[in-house]
Amino acid sequence: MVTIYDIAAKANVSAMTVSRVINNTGRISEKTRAKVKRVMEELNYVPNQMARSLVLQRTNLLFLLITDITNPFYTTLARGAEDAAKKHGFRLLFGNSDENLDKENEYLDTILKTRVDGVLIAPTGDASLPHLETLRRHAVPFVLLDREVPGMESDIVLGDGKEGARQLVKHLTEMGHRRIALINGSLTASTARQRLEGFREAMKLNDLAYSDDYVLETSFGPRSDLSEIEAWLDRMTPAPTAIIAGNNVLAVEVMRTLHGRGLRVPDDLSIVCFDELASYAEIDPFLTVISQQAYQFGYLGMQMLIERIQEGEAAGPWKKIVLPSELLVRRSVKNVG
Amino acid sequence: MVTIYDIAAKANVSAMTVSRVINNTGRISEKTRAKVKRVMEELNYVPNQMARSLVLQRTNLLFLLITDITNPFYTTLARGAEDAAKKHGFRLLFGNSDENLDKENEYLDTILKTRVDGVLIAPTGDASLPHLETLRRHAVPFVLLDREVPGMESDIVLGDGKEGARQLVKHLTEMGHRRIALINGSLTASTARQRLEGFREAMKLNDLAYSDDYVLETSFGPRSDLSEIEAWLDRMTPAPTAIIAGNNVLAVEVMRTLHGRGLRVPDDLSIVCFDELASYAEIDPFLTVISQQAYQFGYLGMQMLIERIQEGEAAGPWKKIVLPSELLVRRSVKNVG
DNA sequence: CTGTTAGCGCGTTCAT
DNA sequence: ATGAACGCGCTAACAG
Repeated sequence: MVTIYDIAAKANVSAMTVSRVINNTGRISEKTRAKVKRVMEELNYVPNQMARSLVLQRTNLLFLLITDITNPFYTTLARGAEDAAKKHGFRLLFGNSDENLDKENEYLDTILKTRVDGVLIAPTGDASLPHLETLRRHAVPFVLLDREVPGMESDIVLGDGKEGARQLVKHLTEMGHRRIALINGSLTASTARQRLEGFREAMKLNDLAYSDDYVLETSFGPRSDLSEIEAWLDRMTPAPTAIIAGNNVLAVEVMRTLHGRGLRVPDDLSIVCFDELASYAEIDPFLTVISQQAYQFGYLGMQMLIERIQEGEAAGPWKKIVLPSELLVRRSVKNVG
Repeated sequence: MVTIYDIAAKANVSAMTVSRVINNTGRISEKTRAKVKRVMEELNYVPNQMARSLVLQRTNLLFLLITDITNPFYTTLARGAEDAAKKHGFRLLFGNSDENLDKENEYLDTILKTRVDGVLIAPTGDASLPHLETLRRHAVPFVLLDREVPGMESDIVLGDGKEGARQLVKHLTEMGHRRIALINGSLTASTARQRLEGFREAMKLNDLAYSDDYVLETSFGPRSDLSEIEAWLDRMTPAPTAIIAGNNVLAVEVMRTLHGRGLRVPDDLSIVCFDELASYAEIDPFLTVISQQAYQFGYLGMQMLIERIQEGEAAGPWKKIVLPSELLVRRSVKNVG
């Protein structure tokens, strides 16, 4: 491996001078600078980031941990995070916890060992608290994405799930629906709680009957087995005329189940959800959704993280960004008025 | 930061003993081992990966560079790569070149500086050759994904685009189509060349007229501006009855354009393509496609890479995996027979 | 403007 | 079974 000493020897200067040329620090005569640069090119020199990190005590590495890489919400978010990181000259390490606390824990280990400069994390849920405490204890700056974790203060980017749920219920009632069901992620995730709360409030506000039977708490992630959803659909009597899905994945799961039963959307049942589906939806958007600014979740979160890193940890109070969402009315709701 | 010296001091042993406990090397008495471990926990010790990498001359880091993170083909591939890397205890760094040679180059810089142990790369095209040569020159093991690069021998995972194109043309002719058009990625990508070649051959085989007007060469990536596609559609007279899209993104772009013109698929025009769309397609698969095993591209590629790394560079001849694809007939082709 | 010294945290080598 | 010395490649601090 070519080192600064090889360069130094060949250019008849000290290693320190080479280092200065590389980093543009100190004062170097144009002549030696040119000579050093020429030798570097000749030898195909590439600085060793590991060695730099060791002495500088920073890696220039950031970590993005999301919970579902197959979910377009998160890949779009990742894209935003990548762009922001790149803009500031940081490199991005990447992990996917699969809504699984153990996997999250494994990635935490990597994060700590790698001495990344900061972490952008969508926690699996409230149980992520110890993980976040570990980060805090090791003085690793982090920004939470999408989900709050009770007991942990930090910079955070959130959506307004409560308001979103209200809007969905309102829209459904305006379309004449009165028996509305909710399929939700685990209530250990703050987003699920928010959406449930907004749902309940709006149901009450509209004088609609609320029954626990009409709410299913499951996982936000994809599943191989639809039986839980099947059982839920069977359990609801009388059947709902509309279902609100806590996220895009759940909407797809429900539609798969309905499709298996030969039921059509929206003719037999209306469906709405949080978050957009993939780009396919652009062709001819079908699902009525609460659309969140996924790219901004990543971009702004990354920006906050980098600010926090650069200004030092004690850069002021925690910041909280709440991104508004938008109801996009499409064709998955039948007017039953 | 807690170091092995802190542990050593508190446990009344030398740093070397601590190192041995951490790495399970050498012989250590059970008693001291237990003591050291206890102190490590007390102090929340986490090994410094940078320091280890520096002395061990390996980082335990792998890099995956894809060309389009918004394309489900690549995210699924990424998922496969992640799983395989994790299984072997490697961490994964991640980048997205956006089908852009300059971005690819920037990531190459990161790759070199970071001293990753290996690279899994979907090159943007033939122009990536210098990048690959750089990797080779610096003795960084890599595996190519999806696209060949003339002039560079290496381990590689490919699909059979020629056969795929043949199957698509065959299917279309069986459905009565005779004016078939092709929208393709840049011919600087081997996949685009293969698909074009298969297309031409199959057209000839079926005695169908082949005209350059009916083939558009553009980018495999998403675009903001549909005018190129608009112009192409206008140019084709008589209009084709079916379009083959070189990948899923292009299929979506064409469908967006048609939708803008008030044309319906397949009533007014049939469409088929390479690669699945996102999970949304599962609900009610619409597009007839050549489905590739995206997950396997990543999983097997990563496996090859890790083998190459572990067995040393001179572990034998380059390996080439060609993954079969499958024609999935759905509802985007009209029978005009 | 340039060089020397020291040390970042760890593992290899050779002692003991 | 354990420790001391050294070096991985680089840069901060101080000399000159």
